[in-house]
Amino acid sequence: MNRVSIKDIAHELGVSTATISLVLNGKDKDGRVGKEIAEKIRQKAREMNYEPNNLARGLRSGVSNTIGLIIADISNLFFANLAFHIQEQAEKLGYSVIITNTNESDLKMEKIINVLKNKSVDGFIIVPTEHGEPFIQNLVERNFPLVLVDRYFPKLKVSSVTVDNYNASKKAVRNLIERGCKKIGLIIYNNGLQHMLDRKKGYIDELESCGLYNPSLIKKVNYSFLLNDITIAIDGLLSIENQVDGIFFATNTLSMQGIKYLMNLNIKLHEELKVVCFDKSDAFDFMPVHIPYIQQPISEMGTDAVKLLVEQMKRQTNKITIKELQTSLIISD
Amino acid sequence: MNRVSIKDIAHELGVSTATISLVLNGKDKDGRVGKEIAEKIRQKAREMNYEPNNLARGLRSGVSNTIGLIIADISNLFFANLAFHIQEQAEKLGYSVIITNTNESDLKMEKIINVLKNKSVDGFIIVPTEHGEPFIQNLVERNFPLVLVDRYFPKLKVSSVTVDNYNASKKAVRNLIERGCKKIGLIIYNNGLQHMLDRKKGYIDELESCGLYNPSLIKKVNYSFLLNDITIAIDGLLSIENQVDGIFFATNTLSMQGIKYLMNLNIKLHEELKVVCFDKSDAFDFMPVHIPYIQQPISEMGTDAVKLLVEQMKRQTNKITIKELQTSLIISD
DNA sequence: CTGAAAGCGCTTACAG
DNA sequence: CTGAAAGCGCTTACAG
Repeated sequence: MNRVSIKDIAHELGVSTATISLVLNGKDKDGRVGKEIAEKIRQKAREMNYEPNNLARGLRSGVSNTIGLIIADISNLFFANLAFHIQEQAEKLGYSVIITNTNESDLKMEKIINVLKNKSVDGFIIVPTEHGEPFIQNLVERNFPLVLVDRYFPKLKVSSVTVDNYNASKKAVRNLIERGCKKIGLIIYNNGLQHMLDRKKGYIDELESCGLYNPSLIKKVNYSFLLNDITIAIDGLLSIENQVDGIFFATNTLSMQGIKYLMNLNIKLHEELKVVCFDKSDAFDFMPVHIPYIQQPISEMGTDAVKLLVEQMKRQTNKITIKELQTSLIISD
Repeated sequence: MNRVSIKDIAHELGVSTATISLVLNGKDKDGRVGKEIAEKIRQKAREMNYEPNNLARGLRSGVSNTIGLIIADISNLFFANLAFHIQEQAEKLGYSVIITNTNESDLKMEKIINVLKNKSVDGFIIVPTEHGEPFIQNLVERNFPLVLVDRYFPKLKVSSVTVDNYNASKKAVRNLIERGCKKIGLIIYNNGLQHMLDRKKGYIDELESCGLYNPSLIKKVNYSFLLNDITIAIDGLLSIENQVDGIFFATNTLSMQGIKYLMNLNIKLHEELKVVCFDKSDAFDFMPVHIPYIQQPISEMGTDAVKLLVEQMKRQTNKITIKELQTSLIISD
């Protein structure tokens, strides 16, 4: 169980640790180390089952080749998929990924950042929590390589990869209008995250442009009381005074619970009520009718986030890149 | 951006680094360090925004207080939830969790283990891949703290937390029999993982005990060709020569795709065909009928795995604990 | 009660 | 082409 170190190999071979390090890191080209001795070292290392100690390497070189991914809710399939794509791309570029989960808690995000930034990680990709701005700000001030994804803080000078939430919303609402809806409700989280505000703005602007906007048709849901709030929101939209004929659900968790409740109420989708969702859910495949939804380019989001981060980590650039990807409205698959 | 080290504080305060370390690690009780100086150190550390370098600490002390969690498919909600519970429990016990995803690739699992075990991590919780036994074996030989979860290798002397898959299957099949099924099919993955074999065995034994077993009603699906294979499997079970009246889906991914296909075929669940699934899917809530399913105690699995691992890491024990948790058959929620 | 010093396992100028 | 040595930032016996 005693770990093999570079010193052990050096001792066995009667050669210096410096030479071993050079060879094992592939820096023995350009005539730095003799060919036979390099081969002997590689041979011996394999034989002795040598594995470099990443802590020592990181401590000395200041580089860990590891990306810290901080997501807000790992049990949300959107984020799970995003994590998957980020990992794939990172691996291609030679980086490992450490995934951590804040469960939407600002406190946890702060803790995780503090633990990881102390050299376990060369850079961060973060889906920030609602009140996490100061912690992000802190990383920015320290010049720590960082890319926000999915969510962003408009006031911070930091690279981000998001979708064009404003136009996604407009598209969704436009679809409902085209299908004949006159009274279109919005169900959205009541948090202050910018991407949520963008989605609301898109909804409002699109409706206003046709004179259909009515503020009382916006229903806000508290993330912590999703199951309860969603029924209240829907009941409100369907009530006598409102009687909406269309609903736009602004996130996938809202869609899931909302549609579930609509089915409980025996509302006939399409006929009695038209809906559009943000993100696809697996459950849609089990529905009697097709549910139109806004599709985010998850794979591209992940890939782009990694690319931007790697550029920063390699100090190829200090410039801030704000990437806004376009969504598609999927009517039926 | 220059990081503050213990030396900087020592310099500022005209005190030794040893004293700083003692105080900052809370080892200044039992009269080791004077009260005023301890307070001054804590004060200064806060003031200077000191953050310990985890690499240096880990390198010196040999302890990282971090658990490496290796799961097989992060986009599978079962594993995502498991990861969530593991993280919660670990945090309670003072450990951080690094989540990594093998995407069912043995090669990736090997790589991840090699990267993490070199001191980034004090112990592993692993959902192993199909042919990952040798890599697990290797960790066992090195006495590396380790707990397998969900899946296990019966030949290896290693702690594990799984469910009683055999009896879970029996329960599922028993339910179909009690509901009047005479020809019960099984749809299962064709891999050699023991938990999968256990599920198959339970199915076979339960049917044999009532003289209903028919080997040709077992249909195997290749994980990589899920979408294609599942249609073939179901077509086979529904064909003239078989005409099953019940199907047991042995995993949640099989259930999802299988039921989706059954709906495409316009099969009336319950009336024309009865099914039982392993694990619940969110989609069940959207189905016109209730789908009975085997419920695994995910939270307990996660909690127990962490507890077993922590015992090992603290060297409180060297004994192997094989924990097999019971499942419940949920008829309707 | 406190400090000087060794050492964890590497990498990297530097000297030759 | 190769080695001796410093040093990354800590922790931990040891000495006093």
